[in-house]
Amino acid sequence: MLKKERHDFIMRQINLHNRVLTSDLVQLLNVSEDTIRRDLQELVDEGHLFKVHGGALSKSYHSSFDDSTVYARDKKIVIAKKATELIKDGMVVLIGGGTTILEFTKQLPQGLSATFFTISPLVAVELAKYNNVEVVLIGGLFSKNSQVTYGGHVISQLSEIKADLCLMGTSALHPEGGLTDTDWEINQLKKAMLACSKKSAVLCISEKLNITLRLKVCPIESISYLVTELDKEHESLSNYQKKDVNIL
Amino acid sequence: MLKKERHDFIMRQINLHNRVLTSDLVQLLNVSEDTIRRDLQELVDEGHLFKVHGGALSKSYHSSFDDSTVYARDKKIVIAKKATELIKDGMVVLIGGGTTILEFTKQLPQGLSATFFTISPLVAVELAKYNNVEVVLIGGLFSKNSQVTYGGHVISQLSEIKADLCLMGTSALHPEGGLTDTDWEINQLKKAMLACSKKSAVLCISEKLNITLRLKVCPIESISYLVTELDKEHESLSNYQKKDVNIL
DNA sequence: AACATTAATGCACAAAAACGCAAAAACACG
DNA sequence: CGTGTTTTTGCGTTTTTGTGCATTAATGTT
Repeated sequence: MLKKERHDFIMRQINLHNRVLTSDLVQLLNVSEDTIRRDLQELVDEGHLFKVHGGALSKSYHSSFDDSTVYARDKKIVIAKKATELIKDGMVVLIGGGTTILEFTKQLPQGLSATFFTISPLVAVELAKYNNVEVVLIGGLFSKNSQVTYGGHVISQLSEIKADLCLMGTSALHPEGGLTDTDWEINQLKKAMLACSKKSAVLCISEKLNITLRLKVCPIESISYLVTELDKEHESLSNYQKKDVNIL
Repeated sequence: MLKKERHDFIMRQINLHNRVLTSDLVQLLNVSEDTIRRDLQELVDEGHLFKVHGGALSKSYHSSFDDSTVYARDKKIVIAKKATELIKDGMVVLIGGGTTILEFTKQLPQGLSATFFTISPLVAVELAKYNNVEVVLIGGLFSKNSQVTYGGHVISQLSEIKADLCLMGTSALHPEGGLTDTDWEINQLKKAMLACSKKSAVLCISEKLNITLRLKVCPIESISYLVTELDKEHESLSNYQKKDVNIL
């Protein structure tokens, strides 16, 4: 059996059960423990899984109990604060989910009076704390991974909305590749959200810049505002500025 | 079981109930006390929880008193545990909001496979933690007071659902007056929820029994199950028993 | 104060990982 | 084809890690 085949086999097991035991793999693949260990190490180096004593766990498994420690929280707060400038009294805003967006909802000025449509329950709960803000939660199937509603029902309801601004987090942004994502459902969702908004703003920590993922949501030109934690003039933003995106 | 998995299990318990007992974990995980203690110590070192004599507490327990301020929490937990008996694999359940219901979502058995429709974002988020549970969030205007979606849009979507069981908290229950409420919107909502379910269960702490409020939702006969923290045979429940309500 | 429960500590043992080394296989290239 | 190089693999040894047990200390209860 080829190394590559072993690696694939291991990844299948991981995707299936979220875990593998070294000893099991030794039996199943009929090779020595060392080989398995080396395989696992290589898969770790490629960032595909997570090694622990006795075996390995899926990468996503790890994040399951870490909701207290939001990754790169400080940067996200900076972004969130900047983004509040975009919201004016009387606006109708369509807003997504994700940790950055959630941070954003905590940074809004108290007196703000606006209407928010959202697909994220957590965002809805946060926004409801503002007295003069009206919140509409768009219902549908609820995604365990991304913690937002999704599916046909959501899309069809989105099609009935006309918002002034669409605010969303992002998985990846690239000057040429535009806004991209890995999950098909989320991809559809973002497309629909953009389609029903006059303008759009993307909240994006810098490490997600200049990356392209599998599925394309929209070209860079469709984005009105880009909000990062970097300074407006930072060189890594120049490629976006050229494309007529407003940098915040 | 891998160490990491144990840690994860412990953290799930903590996030769910804000506390764990060392002795419980020993039983549940089938390892020695020492191992549990070491696990807890490591989780403390990583800053995930808070160790006390006899077990550990959630870190947020100390800072945010959200959970401890829930009125009559202990009683509600008793009710919630009883109510889980009503849920069987494969069921389609329509579930409301409120603190009692939220407690209920934390008491369900891990393996449960069912579909839940809900009008409460917080309930949706909790239910999404169960792997085999499908969650559909019913969208609409979001109420700041009761933290559920409401309004015409919700009602019209409810009319398209057919559920096996409807589970709701309650403001007041009376043997003659039936289920009553003070808020007109919530009243409409509860009516609609009952209308689309084959059976209905009301979760109700005893002090809300024998009270009638302004607006009537339904007569007592429309309720299939009544779940309180009292013993089945308690005298204050006899008036309900007579009306053919199943007491849990 | 006496007692029971829970923690901490040191120790022993087993399982797993890391490391260095050597054999075998695959590959490169004149 | 043959020779030198790299890659892959397995083995023995040493370290590290995980676990349980016995003993002692601390804590809570009545």
